[in-house]
Amino acid sequence: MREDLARFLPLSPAVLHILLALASEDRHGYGIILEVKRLSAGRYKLGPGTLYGNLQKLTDQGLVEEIPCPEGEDDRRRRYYRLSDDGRRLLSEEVSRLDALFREAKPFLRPLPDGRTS
Amino acid sequence: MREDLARFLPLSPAVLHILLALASEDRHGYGIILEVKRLSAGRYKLGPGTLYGNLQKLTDQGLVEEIPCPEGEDDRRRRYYRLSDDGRRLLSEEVSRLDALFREAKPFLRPLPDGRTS
DNA sequence: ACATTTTGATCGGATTCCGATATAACGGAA
DNA sequence: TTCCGTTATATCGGAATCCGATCAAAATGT
Repeated sequence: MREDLARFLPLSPAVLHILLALASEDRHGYGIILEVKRLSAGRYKLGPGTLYGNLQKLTDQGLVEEIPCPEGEDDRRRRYYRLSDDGRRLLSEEVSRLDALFREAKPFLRPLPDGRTS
Repeated sequence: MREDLARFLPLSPAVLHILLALASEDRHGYGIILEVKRLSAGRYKLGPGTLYGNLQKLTDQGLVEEIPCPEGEDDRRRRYYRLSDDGRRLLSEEVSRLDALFREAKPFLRPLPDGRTS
């Protein structure tokens, strides 16, 4: 990771979820809320206050870019956002880091009800 | 996960790291700081203000328990902490949840410098 | 025309963060 | 036994963040 990206770490749960929701495709604000809900199976609820504040901050930081409305979309309320190269790099690094953390911790975690270890 | 444990979600980066550090063995406060530093390869720095405040909160919530000094230890400054059953259950569930999130996002993440995808 | 849903946005109290700082016990070296 | 660097816990308070409540407007459905 570029040296100067490290200053954004660690990612808050809100930022982590927002970036993850934007990883697969460009989305508008409300679409991010829905995707986060879907991704986390309803266990993490992203409210509007948390979303739009963070979206503004992430845009200022250059981790997310607002893009013009994609073709085929005509709802003029919607504002679309895209993960920037830096944002994707940062997210990749953070996921990698947490993944390594989890791998090390898993032997000490409780087996879940249906037998999964992770 | 027990229904009432969900109220502690989502875990802040600080809490997540503290619980992960306690997963492998009981530790005293400063030991947690060192273990977090080791686990995250220095990329997440846990300061005293963050640690002790959260430790107090986690103890109040019953996710972590203070335990008497293990035998073989005689430094009377040290206060030892252990992950409670609830704490381990909560951590397991959170790690599992994030793991699933990451799995879904990985195809869209940037390959890291040395070729890892995660 | 009307109600409902979707979408964006703001506000402010509550919570959390976290570096600076303080204090003291420990261990080793001189 | 004095000194000093490290270990260890703790508190304080400004700053940052969280996030539900609320509003407003556009879109959609009936």
